[in-house]
Amino acid sequence: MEDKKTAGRQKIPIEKIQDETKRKVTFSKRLPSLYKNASKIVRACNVDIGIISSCPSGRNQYSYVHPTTAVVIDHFVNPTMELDLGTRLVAENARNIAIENNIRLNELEAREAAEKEKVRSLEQMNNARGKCWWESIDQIDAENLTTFETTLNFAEGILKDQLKKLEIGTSSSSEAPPENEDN
Amino acid sequence: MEDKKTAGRQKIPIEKIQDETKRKVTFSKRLPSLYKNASKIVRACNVDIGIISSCPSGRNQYSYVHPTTAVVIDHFVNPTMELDLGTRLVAENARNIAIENNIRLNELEAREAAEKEKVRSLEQMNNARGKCWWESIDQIDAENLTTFETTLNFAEGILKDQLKKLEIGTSSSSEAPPENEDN
DNA sequence: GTATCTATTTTTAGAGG
DNA sequence: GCCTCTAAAAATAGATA
Repeated sequence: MEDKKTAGRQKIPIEKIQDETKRKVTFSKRLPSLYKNASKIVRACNVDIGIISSCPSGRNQYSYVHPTTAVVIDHFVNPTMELDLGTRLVAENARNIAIENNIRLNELEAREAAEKEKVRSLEQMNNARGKCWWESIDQIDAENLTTFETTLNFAEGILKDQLKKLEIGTSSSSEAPPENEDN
Repeated sequence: MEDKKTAGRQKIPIEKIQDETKRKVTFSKRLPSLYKNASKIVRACNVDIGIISSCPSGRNQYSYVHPTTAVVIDHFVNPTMELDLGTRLVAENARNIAIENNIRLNELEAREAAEKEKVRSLEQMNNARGKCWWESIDQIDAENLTTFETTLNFAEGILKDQLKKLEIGTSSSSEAPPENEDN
């Protein structure tokens, strides 16, 4: 019936992408995805994970670390060395923050999903009736309307920002190594 | 008509899996998947990536590193320090091996996919005709039969082993840190 | 513990803002 | 460069061997 709007995900061979722009686009799409995946494993399986990556254009480094660099890297470099008390305390604190944040994160995700669904069904209503969105508002009860408007108008941006930061950064992720700020 | 054979992938909340067995099963399913994903980014985007992870049961470490530990970790720990000639040569060598292996890996994957398809269509034939598999052999020409049998009987195991090793280990992945062998 | 299977969820290539 | 959208590709929970 209708034309397909996009071709959907295409299958591409696993090999160096020759076009530099494409390669960078792919990288900046896939690396956050890798971090997100690692973050899920951390949260689900109660393990520590550290990821370090160069970026395709140069010597910058990106990283994702849970709970702290010291625990992941130092312990990898010298696994037999016991971590000192300070390091362990900092790590423990990072873990606790991560657990707290995980609860908040799931709440935020649920809220965002609910908002999306609300918007979606609102739009559907409008499409079905050929009305403008403000004409459909009376179809939502007062409480929901308040939530909807408030969130949509004032909170959505902040919500999203927080979400994104938490999603990856419960632990710690950066675009450059700690000691190095030149770009 | 027919009953569904499995429930398919289920949606599960992102939170610590309380059941220890489940947690370990999930971990051992998801970590290789993370490495595989990293490996794809390395191959497609021409970057270096290192991943270090603890395992849920104890202090063992798992890792995936491309091209070498030195490049990824040392450079992260001390990004301003220039790597010495030896380190750079070893890294360059590892990179070259990774490129060569990528070609082989893609060949192997293609072969494995072809074999799977052959088996699948063979089984389909059998199902359609209600025959045993050996009765269908005459439907394959001699050359293909040889390939099929040879591969199936003698090479498939080796093929798979190589595949698995290459898939992750083009660069280097391990279940324990280099210096530490106690288990 | 590991491997396979399948239905479902999740990711993502490509195109357009 | 970044975000959004869509449909197709890829990953994976649960069950089973």
